[in-house]
Amino acid sequence: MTDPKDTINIENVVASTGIGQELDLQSVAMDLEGADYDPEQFPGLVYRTQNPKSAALIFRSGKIVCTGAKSTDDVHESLRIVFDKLRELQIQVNEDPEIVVQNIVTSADLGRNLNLNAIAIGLGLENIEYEPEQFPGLVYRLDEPEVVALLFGSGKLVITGGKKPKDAEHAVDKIVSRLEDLGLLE
Amino acid sequence: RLRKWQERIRTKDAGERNLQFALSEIDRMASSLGIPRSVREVACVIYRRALDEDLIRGRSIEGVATSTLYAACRMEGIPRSLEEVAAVSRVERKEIGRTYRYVAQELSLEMEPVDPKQYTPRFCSELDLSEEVQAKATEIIDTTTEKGLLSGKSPTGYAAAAIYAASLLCNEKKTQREIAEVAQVTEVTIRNRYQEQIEAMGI
DNA sequence: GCTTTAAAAAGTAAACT
DNA sequence: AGTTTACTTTCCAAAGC
Repeated sequence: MTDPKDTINIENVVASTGIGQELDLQSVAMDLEGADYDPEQFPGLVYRTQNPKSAALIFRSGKIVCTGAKSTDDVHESLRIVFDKLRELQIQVNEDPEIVVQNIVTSADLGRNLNLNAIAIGLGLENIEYEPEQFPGLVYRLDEPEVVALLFGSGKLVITGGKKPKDAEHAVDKIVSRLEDLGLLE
Repeated sequence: RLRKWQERIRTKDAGERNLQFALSEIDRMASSLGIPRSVREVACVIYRRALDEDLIRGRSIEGVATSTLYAACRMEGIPRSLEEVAAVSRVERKEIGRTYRYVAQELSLEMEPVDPKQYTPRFCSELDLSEEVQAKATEIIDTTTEKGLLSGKSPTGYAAAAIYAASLLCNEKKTQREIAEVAQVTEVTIRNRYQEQIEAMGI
């Protein structure tokens, strides 16, 4: 049987950073091609990179949030592109500002169908939220690692809230062993 | 000192008025949904617990009152869908669902998922279908659930499809449109669930 | 709390063909 | 009857209302 850990795929990485300098977003919006800036709606300027694909939110304080990257390497690469674009606008940006990964979203596959009703009752109604009238996934909050998993009837799952790729692996191991203990994975 | 005392009375009076409003709203919504008095009382008890635990702060009274009625119906085994309670509430469905989840979590209501079978007596009755159809629908729900078809599916859509299939099998056909109206789901959902169910039943 | 951004899972709804 | 698009849930940072 294939190890469910081998099916883990990173779908989105969110990271924050900053250039330690205040920005005039109005002029950045004018000079930066493809920038979306509507301060009435949201205080951040949106800048999208194509390769790798991501969306950067640039704030007046100089802080930046990058989302949509498929790996931690891609986040760094996307932000490198953003930093270079700012430098082209004569804005001072250090060689490599600190980048902090804030959230990683992964998908995985347990390889068997799940009886979500049995899991909701078996794992105990206290850490579980399963309301199929509102959403088809069962919400399972883990303490260690501190992540949230969404389990589906197909056996596919989504793990979010982790800060490092290993968190998802540990979460999958815990979920598998807990379901096995309860005889709900067979 | 006097001012503090007056303030306390004022807040107490306001709280009392808010509680009366919430309880009368629960009563009004329950009446228009034809929910028995015993269930309204359960809803009122949950509302008072939510008030004691200070869960109303930052939320609308009407939203908590509606969620509480939704929860009480489930606890008493005669669920109303969020669609149905939203129809008599001035709070939108999404808000009611969110508030219900919050209240259920905070009060440790430990609600089990709704069993689609709990909808069949009411839906069949509203559709003027016989006991035979109701029994057949129940059988379809049980059999297909054992085969793992229920996971992730909405209980109302699941029940609606089983009733549609049962009405065909018992020669008391109701159209998808008629059933969709009663169950508050779309015909597309009935078709999708129906196809899976009859296949699993080997029909 | 809300606003915006991204992404997956699977179900359902609305609007069409 | 079936398809397309859009929305539901989870996570997180940012600044400001």
